[in-house]
Amino acid sequence: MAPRTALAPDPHGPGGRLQPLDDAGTPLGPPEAVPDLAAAVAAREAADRPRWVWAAADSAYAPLLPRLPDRLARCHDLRLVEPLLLAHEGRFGAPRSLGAAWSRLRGLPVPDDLPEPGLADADDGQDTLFAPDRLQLPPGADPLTAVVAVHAEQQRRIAAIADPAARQRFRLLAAAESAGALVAAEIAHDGLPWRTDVHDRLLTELLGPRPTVPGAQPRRLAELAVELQHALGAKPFNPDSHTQVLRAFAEAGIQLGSTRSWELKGIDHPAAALLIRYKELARIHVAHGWAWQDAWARGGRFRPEYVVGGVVSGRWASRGGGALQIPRILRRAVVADPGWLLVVADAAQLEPRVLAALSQDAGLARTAAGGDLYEALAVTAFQGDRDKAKLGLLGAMYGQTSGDIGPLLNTLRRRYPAAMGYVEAAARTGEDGGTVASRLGRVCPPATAAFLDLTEADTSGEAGGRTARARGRFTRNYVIQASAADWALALLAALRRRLHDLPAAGPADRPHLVFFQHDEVMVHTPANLADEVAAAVAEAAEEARRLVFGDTPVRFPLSTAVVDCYADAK
DNA sequence: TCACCGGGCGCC
DNA sequence: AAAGGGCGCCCGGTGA
Repeated sequence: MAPRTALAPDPHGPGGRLQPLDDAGTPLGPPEAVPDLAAAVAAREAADRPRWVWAAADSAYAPLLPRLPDRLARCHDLRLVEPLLLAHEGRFGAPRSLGAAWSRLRGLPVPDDLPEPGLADADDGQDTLFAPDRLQLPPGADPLTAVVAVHAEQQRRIAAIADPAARQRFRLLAAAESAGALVAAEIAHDGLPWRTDVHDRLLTELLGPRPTVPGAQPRRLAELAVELQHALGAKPFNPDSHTQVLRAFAEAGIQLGSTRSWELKGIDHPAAALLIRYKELARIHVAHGWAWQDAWARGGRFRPEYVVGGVVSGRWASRGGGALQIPRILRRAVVADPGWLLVVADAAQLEPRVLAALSQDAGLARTAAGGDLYEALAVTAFQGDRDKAKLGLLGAMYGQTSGDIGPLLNTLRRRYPAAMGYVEAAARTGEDGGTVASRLGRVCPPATAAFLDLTEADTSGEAGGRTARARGRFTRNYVIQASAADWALALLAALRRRLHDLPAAGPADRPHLVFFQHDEVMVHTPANLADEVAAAVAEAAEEARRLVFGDTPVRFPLSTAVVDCYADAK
């Protein structure tokens, strides 16, 4: 039996080709053409559970999902592993498609990556069956041959990482990133349960009835615009226009530096509160209102389009739909199907815990061994003032220097020298033009060429110094955010495997992931399995801790809720 | 008319 | 005095 199997779908039609591989990527047999790729994949999955090797999940896995009887356990996604390797090798930004990797391997001219498809592409009426081939292979190149060759090369490059521990962590990174590709495709396929009737009711309560003319302003927004105008004694103006708002306030004798809500909150005038409310409601209307519902939440499911590895830190991004920015108030619309429940789990205070584990600061690790890290920190170092403890630690992780934070940072530096030294070293590396990496080896992008050209005289000047400090804040935060993303990906992979292994009557009755947001996961599960799912999440978090951080006293507790409705989770 | 930019704010 | 990291999305405004 083959530990790995390369897979390449035919560009047209349901067939494809397969080839068994060993773990180094060496073929164990000849390529095999199959007329029904889904059936052939399902049969081999049942027999062997190989790690599937493909160019990219969106072209190789997503089209199979509707025709597969069950999920695939493992994959190696060349399109995701390639940029991880390139960055690790100091070649950040090189094209990452299968064709680009293949061309590099063959010494051919390397094609640029195609631009990411945007909303416009999804909306232009094109049949997705005829979407352009995104593999970027040179004419005449055989996709399966390229998949096999590029995979063997990636395995060789991973094996070439000199430090055994770093190599092992990078293997984990590649596996976790690839598991993310499976999860993202499956969430897009299954969708997050979304009650459009509840969403409608919320929108109507907030905005007034749905306008009958598409694009018309909802009643409540129109009313607020008029109330705002009257409160200022102004002529009609557009509250969506920054400049018009500033002018209207100025004419009423209120000088604003901006229209930001935090500035408005300090203005003692009825117009300020009206504008804040207008902006809140307008935001919901334009970003997650009726138009969004029509486009993204039809048929009782919201299908987010995640972009795995879309953020340099390894966080996921989303493409259209705003999956990672759903306003809290709309969580009311996320309701489990009848007989099902939602298990919602989020990692509590993930980033400071990651800092404690990364820096191996014994003192900070002690505060992170129990429940509320900020409370423990406050008791130890801030006379019980939890707000100060939280502010100080966040400031340390983000590189904040403004406000009254200096004394807090000094306290932290005194009490937790290893932790503070860790982030400050990362910041210095960035200020000096260097790169930093996550725990598992995701390397941050280099500074821009313009930055690297700055001389020491430049960076000790005002503008250059600002640029250098901005770069320092980025690398300072990167080591934490990216290592937190490592942990979250490992959690996701471990949880997905556990869910797959839970006993279920059939694939349709199996608990499945429906949402992922940086440090939070949601599983839609038959009600009778909810407790087992909650236990699986906790076990997955513990597994992720062990895999990513090894022997650390730091714990990564989850706050887990079993609910009917997302809004009740916390 | 279109592409791009920055403001502003949603989420972490 | 000000100097908080990462995104996506929509808007108005601007310049080609």
